[in-house]
Amino acid sequence: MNWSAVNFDWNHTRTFLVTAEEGTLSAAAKALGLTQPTLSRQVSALEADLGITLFERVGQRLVLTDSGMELLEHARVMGDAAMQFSLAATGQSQQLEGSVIISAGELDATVRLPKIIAKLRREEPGIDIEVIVTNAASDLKRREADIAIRSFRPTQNDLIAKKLGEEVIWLYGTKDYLEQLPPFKDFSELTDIQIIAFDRSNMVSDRLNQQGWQLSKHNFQLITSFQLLQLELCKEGMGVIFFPEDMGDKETSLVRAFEHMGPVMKLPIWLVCHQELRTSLRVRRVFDFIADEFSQILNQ
Amino acid sequence: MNWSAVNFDWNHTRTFLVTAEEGTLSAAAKALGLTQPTLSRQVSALEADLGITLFERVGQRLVLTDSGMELLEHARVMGDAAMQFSLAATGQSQQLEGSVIISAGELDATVRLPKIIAKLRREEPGIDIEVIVTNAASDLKRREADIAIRSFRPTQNDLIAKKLGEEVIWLYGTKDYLEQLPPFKDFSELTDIQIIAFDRSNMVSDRLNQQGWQLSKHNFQLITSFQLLQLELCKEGMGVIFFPEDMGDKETSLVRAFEHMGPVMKLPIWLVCHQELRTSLRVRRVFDFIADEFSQILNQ
DNA sequence: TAATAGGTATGCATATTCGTATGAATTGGA
DNA sequence: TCCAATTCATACGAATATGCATACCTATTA
Repeated sequence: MNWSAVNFDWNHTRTFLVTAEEGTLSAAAKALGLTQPTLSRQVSALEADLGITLFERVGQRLVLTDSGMELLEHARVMGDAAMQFSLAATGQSQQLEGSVIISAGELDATVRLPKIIAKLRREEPGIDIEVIVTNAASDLKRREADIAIRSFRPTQNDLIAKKLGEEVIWLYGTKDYLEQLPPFKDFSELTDIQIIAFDRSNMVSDRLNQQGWQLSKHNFQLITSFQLLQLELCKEGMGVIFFPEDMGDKETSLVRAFEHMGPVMKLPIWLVCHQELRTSLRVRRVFDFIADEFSQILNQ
Repeated sequence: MNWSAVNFDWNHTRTFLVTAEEGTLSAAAKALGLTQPTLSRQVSALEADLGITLFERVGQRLVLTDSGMELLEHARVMGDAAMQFSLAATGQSQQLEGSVIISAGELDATVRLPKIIAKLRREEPGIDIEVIVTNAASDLKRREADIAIRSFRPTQNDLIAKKLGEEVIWLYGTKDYLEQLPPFKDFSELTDIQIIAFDRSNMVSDRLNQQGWQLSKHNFQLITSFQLLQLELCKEGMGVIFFPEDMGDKETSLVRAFEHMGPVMKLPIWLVCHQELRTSLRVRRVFDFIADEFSQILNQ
């Protein structure tokens, strides 16, 4: 086998990739845990190696040349392969020590996870836990997280998912707010109710309208995807929120709205992890632990 | 974007790949132009990084562990991407200086190429030429060569090929050898002729038998894929050889056999190069140059 | 216009990595 | 059984890459 084609500094390609994606050397340096001068020199070295100008130094910014654009495509492929390699390596690791990254939404992160993590840390002090709190689904393939807690079943088939149970969702509001609503026999009469919602998509209103509501934009005048703010706004009597049963019932200032009509919806809770990581002792330990604890909470 | 997954030493992965493929650290070191102790340390560092034992040190040999096997698959993907990157980089290079690797068979390398290369070197002293002499078709995709001279049209569609012309092939032998053959009216009577052939495949005999010959194993008692040896054996009167017209006619000790029957076959000559390299000034220069000179030789 | 913020390139001391030399262990063959 | 040839691991001086401090440039803002 002739290896001359791979006999160049792969780290320089890595630097090129991250620099091109991040846009600046400084940002890339931060991402890679190196310094800007180092990356500056590495990019220069790569350019000298290849005999190609990758970046045009225009003003304060580096702009990819056409050649750079072309090569970036290949560097991306290499980067993806590197991620796969890293992922597989983590999966192959049979060491219980090390870190596990968990992705969760705000509510899970602030309410349900703390006790679980505390208990896990007591049982497995060798496992470091990093929690990424985000509404967006972290990319498990890029190992932004090792384990994710999600309310939908992932579609990618290289992910393994376990359904932990179902969250019962009610509408919650302050007693005062709910009492000042006009009496009604049917949801369709609640034309003035304020629902503090996640975003401007019609998903929520469509769903409720199917159940007999008649909601329009006027019912969604407070929007935030930050659920803890939703909660506080609700406590201030600004409207009702969707909230899981187990958490909402603990909020003494809130009560279930329209309890006699039953819960407004149920959301599944999935624990997801990359298939490659199934073989990792450490990730598996955390995965199983969270699954157990979560199930206990949901089915108590 | 989270780059933590790519933030490891890619060169160590490269070392792992080459070491695993080559089998030993020493061989890998030679292939990479590094030393064995360096690779030894890099592999150890990678193992420490990943927390995985990649190789089992059994005796003097490194044997891949199961985890290593698993990871090797991913490393290969990364290596392939690296080759593509390197290939594209060479193609993007707009420098005329640098090296070009030409793959050719022995005959072309010893007879036709020297003058072409000499002329090219005079015109383009900045271009270094490396010639790989081999019967096997070099893998252009792995950049074992940039340009190859072949007698068949390549099938891969990411290669570009130019037909330079056709080689007229005659059987040649010494006058003495040919005269001692029994007189014949038809090729089928030449049951005792010795043909010095390339290999034990039936390709040649099948082809000639289609033309009326009746050849069997007895007619191929001297086998060598080294054509210059074929030539020398032929000069010694050991049999006849297939030889291109332009070269054979210059051999004063040889004559065309059965000239009245016409040439025994015609072989196309293709000049091949990877598509990515089409954009390289340097490779293109050499490609066009060889194409011109070769055509002149063949069509003179 | 001047000040600030954010970016890249360069000089220098330092840390890391590499190559040479060497040793230990194993294999293969005389 | 012994010797030669490989192969991997380790010690130490040398080469290389890195980080810090800094200079310099550009765009934005007061």
